[in-house]
Amino acid sequence: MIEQERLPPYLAYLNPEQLKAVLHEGSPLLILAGAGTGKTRVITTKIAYLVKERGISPESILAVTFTNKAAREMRERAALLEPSCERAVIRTFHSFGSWFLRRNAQALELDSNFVIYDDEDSASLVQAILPNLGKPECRRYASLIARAKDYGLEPDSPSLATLIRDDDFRRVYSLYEERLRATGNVDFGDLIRLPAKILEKDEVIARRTKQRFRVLLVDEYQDSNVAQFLLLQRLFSPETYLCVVGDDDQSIYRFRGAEIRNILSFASIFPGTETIKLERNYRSYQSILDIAGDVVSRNSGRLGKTLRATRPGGAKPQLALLDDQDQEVSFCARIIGEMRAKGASLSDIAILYRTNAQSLAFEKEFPRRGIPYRLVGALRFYDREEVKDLLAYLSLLLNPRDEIAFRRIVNKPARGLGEGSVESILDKAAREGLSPIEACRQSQELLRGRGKAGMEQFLGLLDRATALLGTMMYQDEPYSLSDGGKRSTKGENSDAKGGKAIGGDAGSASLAILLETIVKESGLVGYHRDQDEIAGTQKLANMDELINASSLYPLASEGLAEFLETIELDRSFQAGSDAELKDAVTLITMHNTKGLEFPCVIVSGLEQGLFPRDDEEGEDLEEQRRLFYVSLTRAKDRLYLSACRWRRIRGRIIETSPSRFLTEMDPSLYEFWKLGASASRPQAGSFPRRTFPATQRTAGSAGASLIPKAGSYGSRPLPSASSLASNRSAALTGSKSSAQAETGPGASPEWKRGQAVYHDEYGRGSVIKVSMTESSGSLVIVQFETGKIAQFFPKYTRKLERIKD
DNA sequence: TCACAGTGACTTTTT
DNA sequence: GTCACTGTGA
Repeated sequence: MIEQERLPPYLAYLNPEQLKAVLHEGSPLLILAGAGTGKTRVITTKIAYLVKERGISPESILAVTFTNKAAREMRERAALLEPSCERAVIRTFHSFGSWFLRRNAQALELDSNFVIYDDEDSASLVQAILPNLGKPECRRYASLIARAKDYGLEPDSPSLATLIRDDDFRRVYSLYEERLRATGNVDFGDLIRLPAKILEKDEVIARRTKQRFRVLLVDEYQDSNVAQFLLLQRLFSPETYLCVVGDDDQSIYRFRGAEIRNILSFASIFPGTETIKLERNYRSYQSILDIAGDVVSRNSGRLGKTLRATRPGGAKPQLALLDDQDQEVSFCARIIGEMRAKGASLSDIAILYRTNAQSLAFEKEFPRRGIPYRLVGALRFYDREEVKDLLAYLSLLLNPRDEIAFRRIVNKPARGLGEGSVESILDKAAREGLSPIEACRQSQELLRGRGKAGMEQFLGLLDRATALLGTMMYQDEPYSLSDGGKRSTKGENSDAKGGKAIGGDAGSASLAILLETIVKESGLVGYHRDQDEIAGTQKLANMDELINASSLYPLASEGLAEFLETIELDRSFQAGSDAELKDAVTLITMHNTKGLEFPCVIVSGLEQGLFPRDDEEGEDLEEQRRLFYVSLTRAKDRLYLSACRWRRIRGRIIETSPSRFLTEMDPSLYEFWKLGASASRPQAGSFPRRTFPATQRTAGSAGASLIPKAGSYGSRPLPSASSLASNRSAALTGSKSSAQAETGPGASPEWKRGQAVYHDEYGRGSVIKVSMTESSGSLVIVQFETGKIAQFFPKYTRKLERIKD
């Protein structure tokens, strides 16, 4: 053990628990790391420590995460501490699975040049098997299959029936597997399941692998699924040092097969496990952790942690109970305005919601109010039709057996190869054991007229593309992915053992040439240009974007393989430069915020029926509560919560009540959001204490007009949304109309130099400068009597009031 | 093969 | 309210 006072600097930064976790060795280790407790620092430091101080070779370390972003960060930070850590295998679970599978594919008689099918491809495969099924039904089966694979279940697993109660499922799953093997490709689930299978049945590979990886580190362990657990178990040997890091309170992916029991039972599955808790939170004020801790304490199945803030105090979170979504947007706009006025960057602010549909209200209104926003998630670049089309051409070049890619593009753009022709070609392929492409070459007699010409054109295109790629396109020679070094800026790990150099004399020619050729000669350009003109889409631009991305890879089949693998496994790429969006508010689903943090967080839509849904009970409810917990702990400085009494859901306006997560909360932990004192005179009156415990604290700001609607509201522990919101609506509506019509108190004509003002926080002052901005109305710079100078967009703040001298 | 209209469905989604 | 799927008709 290293003496405390002689710690190298990179260890000296750690707190005692973190240090203990880094120095720990021997038994399996479970690090329970709460939100914001420096989890990544511990893992990366541990990797560096093992290499630097313990003489572990970096190659023998395997660290797995769930997201590419996390993997990238871990890789970079470990390498910063110890450059040789670059040789450690730090990857996502799936990327590791793919890496392993390509190296050991022969153990399952699989080609190592497989392409990875995404969910949509899987659904298409089901569709190919069961042509009579509707598309939604195919998707359902595909997702059930994915779930079965998450649980490590095979078509013949006895327990399959307990997971999925559909009599046909076993048959569909079995057919799917057969058909998938025929394409030579794999799906996401296979990237976990198949490596586990190889390790189980091939002793030689298993021994070699266990000898290689002496250290296993797993991040976000609470979100691992059963299949991932099985893989881990098969990588584990008595000589392996196993360390998992996670937070049971942040397990939010149950619906995709994440098994919280993995972390809850870790210690009992791996005997001798030592558990270290990291509870010192460096991110949030104590006031935020208090409310988050209160929320999650209501869950039963927990290991139990209490976060302590290193930043004591902090403003109490504010809860805004509003009338409807329009008010919610106004509310957010006001918070944004206030933050802006305080000099915060818009990128410091995030608005969180449960479902993607909820972003719409913000998206519609923010541009009108001059608020730039950045929408996270939503429609992913690689899920777009035109991108998938182009990728399908590429997949087909790499693997001519790819039936799904073939179906997708053989007649796209239309070449006169209708459903009948395609099916007869695929029939022939199946009967004679040919790839679809080979079947095409041999089936020209089946076609005539337009179809015949179309087929010639199609095959001609593939031939030219193949020629461009150079050699050995259809040969079975195994290649090794990225062994020969990196060309990609995406930073895939290269195998430390090294491998043969990438062959071919591609010179500096890039893959972009191939993509351009395909796009032009296939007619995709014309096809999508038409669509662009009709629907105002960005399809051409998106294809350009993809071509652009491909230019980093060499024009060779290996380059193509690497390009596809990178894309298949890291789909986070967003088209369009984000430089212009640097200063923008983040709109994001609660799920997508995991691992992120923002100085200011607004959690919106906290209504019963929406979050949680009314049908969520038991384990589901606990998961939603964890999701709420995750959302709250994203906030560093300021936290706002909002709920609407009336919410438009699917075109219907529905009366709601506040989320049970709010009503069950300790009311002393938050404040009701109130307008600046300058905005409206608080009126007399208060809520009946019996029904509203928080009244005492907020009576001053609570309004007069308690509207006792529909009786049921009277007995709620929280006031109805309307009772509070009705006080606010005037002010909010006011701010809204001023924003839209430029006539309200915030409008520009009335702001002049020398105007005396009063500010809610800074007191009296005088305007020293007024300037106009295009999007946000006038910008007013004020010198206060305190000497402070601050700038405001009157449009966004009501804290600034004009007064007479 | 395509364009259109009518119907129904609708959480979350690291890979 | 929106979108995507489905079936119809040209």
